[in-house]
Amino acid sequence: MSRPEPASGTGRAAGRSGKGAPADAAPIFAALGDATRLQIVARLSDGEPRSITRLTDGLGLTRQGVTKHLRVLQDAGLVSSIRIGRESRFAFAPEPLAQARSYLEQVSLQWDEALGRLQHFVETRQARKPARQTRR
Amino acid sequence: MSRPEPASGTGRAAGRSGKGAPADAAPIFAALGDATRLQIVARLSDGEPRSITRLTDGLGLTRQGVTKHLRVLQDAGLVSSIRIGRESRFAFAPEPLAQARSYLEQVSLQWDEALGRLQHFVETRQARKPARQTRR
DNA sequence: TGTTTAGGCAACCATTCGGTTGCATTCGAG
DNA sequence: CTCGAATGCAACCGAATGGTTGCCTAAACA
Repeated sequence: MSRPEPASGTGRAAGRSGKGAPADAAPIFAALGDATRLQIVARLSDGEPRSITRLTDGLGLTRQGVTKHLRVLQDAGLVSSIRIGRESRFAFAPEPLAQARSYLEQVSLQWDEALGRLQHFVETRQARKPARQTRR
Repeated sequence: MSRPEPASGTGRAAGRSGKGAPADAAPIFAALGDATRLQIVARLSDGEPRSITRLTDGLGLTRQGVTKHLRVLQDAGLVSSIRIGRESRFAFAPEPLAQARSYLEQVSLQWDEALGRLQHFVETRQARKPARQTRR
């Protein structure tokens, strides 16, 4: 893992390589792809770090269960933890989310452009030449 | 100007009902949480629908494997399919992506607000009274 | 009509996932 | 020093995943 970069405390995320890579985002989405985890992230996004037992409260599962989810989020870089005395506090880490956002934006953008081209095509093809369908 | 539009046939997503709910987005993220699926989505986002065998090309797995991934994407509402003759074409469906985007945006927003409040707090606490730590 | 070509269905497999329970450890407060 | 709160670690489980192979159906096309 070399240099985890900025990241606070125990933020041992998967080595990002700076660029807005493609499959690089998959692990992040995977981490977000669970209702419980999504809840945890949502709660932590209020800026206040929380201990495991505190996070366990609302959700209806064991402390250990929550611990596992936290580990997943941590591996995805979405949260970081630091030990304070006998408890370990987990805090939200925004960078991966930004990355995920930018990825989705890219895809959406490509789609919009495609739509634009299609529309232009439709509007332009009035009585022109057969205009070969790109079929294949 | 991405008018989603009901689009084509077999779009049997998991009945979403309008609201930008919370755990509602989990299935979408889960569907995106796989490198292969992400590739497929990326390819289809160019607007051109493709057949299964065509999609199978680049990825290094069996046609059946791809079929399974497509089913997952379809159940998440990210793609729709229509049968044309003997082949079934899969097309990208943008609505769920938009939903996922809005969800991420919400979280980011909440985070930013929290940051703002924190900063304000830090800047204001100059020599004031002890300023109770919001601790717990 | 016979042969490709594109898919669908089902069974099978190893791995990962989401959760639990039980037990050992550590730090803080008395 | 002792007890309780907050965790960590490990083993165990059933269900879901990601993939594969084999076999069968339905169009296209000569």
